[in-house]
Amino acid sequence: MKKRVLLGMSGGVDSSVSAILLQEAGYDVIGATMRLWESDNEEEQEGGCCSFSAVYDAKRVCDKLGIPHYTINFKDQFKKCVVNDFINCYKNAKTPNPCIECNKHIKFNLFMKKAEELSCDYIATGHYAKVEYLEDKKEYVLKKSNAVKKDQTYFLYSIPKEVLSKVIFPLSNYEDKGEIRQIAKEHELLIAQKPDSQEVCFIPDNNYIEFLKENLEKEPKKGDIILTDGTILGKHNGLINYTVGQRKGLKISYKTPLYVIKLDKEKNQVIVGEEKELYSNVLYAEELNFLVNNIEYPLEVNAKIRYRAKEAKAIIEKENNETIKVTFVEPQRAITPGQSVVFYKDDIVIGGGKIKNL
RNA sequence: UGGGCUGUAGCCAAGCGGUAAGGCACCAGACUUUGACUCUGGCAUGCGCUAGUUCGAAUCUAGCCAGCCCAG
Repeated sequence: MKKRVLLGMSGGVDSSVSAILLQEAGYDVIGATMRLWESDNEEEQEGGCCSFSAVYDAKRVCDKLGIPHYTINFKDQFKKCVVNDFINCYKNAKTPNPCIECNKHIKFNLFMKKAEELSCDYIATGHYAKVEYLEDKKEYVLKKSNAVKKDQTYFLYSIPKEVLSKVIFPLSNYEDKGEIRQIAKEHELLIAQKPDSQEVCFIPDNNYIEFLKENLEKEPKKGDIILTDGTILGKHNGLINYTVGQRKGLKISYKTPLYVIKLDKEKNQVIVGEEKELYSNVLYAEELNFLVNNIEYPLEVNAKIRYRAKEAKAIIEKENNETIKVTFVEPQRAITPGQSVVFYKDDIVIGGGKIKNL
């Protein structure tokens, strides 16, 4: 009896090649495209991860491979868990990371449940990540992809640990996206040349400011831009326009470049300063999720404070029941509330959490 | 009308006799399955205009022009 896999398909290169690889590995593959969002303006939907063209592309790949293709509607849940969180985050002067919420609630939770309904043994996605069973510890762990540059484990730390034993990442052993595209080409998939997606899937034109203005009840409030010493330097048009570490768009002349050091929600102020003021050794994180058993504090890890940050040595300790304190050996640049901190031990993802404050 | 101050790139601004800092904005690349973000590069043959002093002037001198302030 073949094992059955429900594969999440976005219509892109990665998930399409995943279908081929699973099929070649002898699985009974079912393709599924999640419908997550529909903008008011259908024309703007081109190329998004859940656009009509995405569904169409995915279906065509499935047809070619002779596997069934379903469309699953998660729009309501997506709005509730991902989009609303995104909006709330900005309301609280934080910088959200919707992909992490989506993986946590939708792709590795609801989608898993759907797979069970369809009597599937596994789910699969085209993420660049790896799951391994550790014999000695008797547990499944999430590991970094061999494709170092494309590794997406940062976005996956929040998924429920229980699903690890049922997740397959077919791309896990490839070292380069080029190889993936090559496979797509060899199989004459029309999407082989499709560009990588890199925008927030529910925001047309990547214009998140516009999106927020349409979705917030209140107009963003104007306020002061102040220097770390309190000097008022200018006005801002609402905190939603800023994130920690930001340089562009401040429209202030100063002797050195200025960066956003902090957003003060209470005072509705953007606090700016010089680059060196962006560095900090300590952060507090909440909404924790761990993907390995038996965490013992204090724990020495490599931690990443944003997707493109380098890993850095840090010690994590328990602060209270919901919060941990992360202390870095080297100060980190632009630690941003709302972003996630993810912990690694070599290639294994230990877990992570949301940055609460510094 | 008299007195004072100022005039450097689209904007802010340093320089005060030795051959135009810096920032904002803008443009181009790089990076990127969160961030209109970050990073890298570009951006005044010329310093209100005209003469003069000097080996050399944005810097000194004179005149003119423009703007601001204070007097009447």
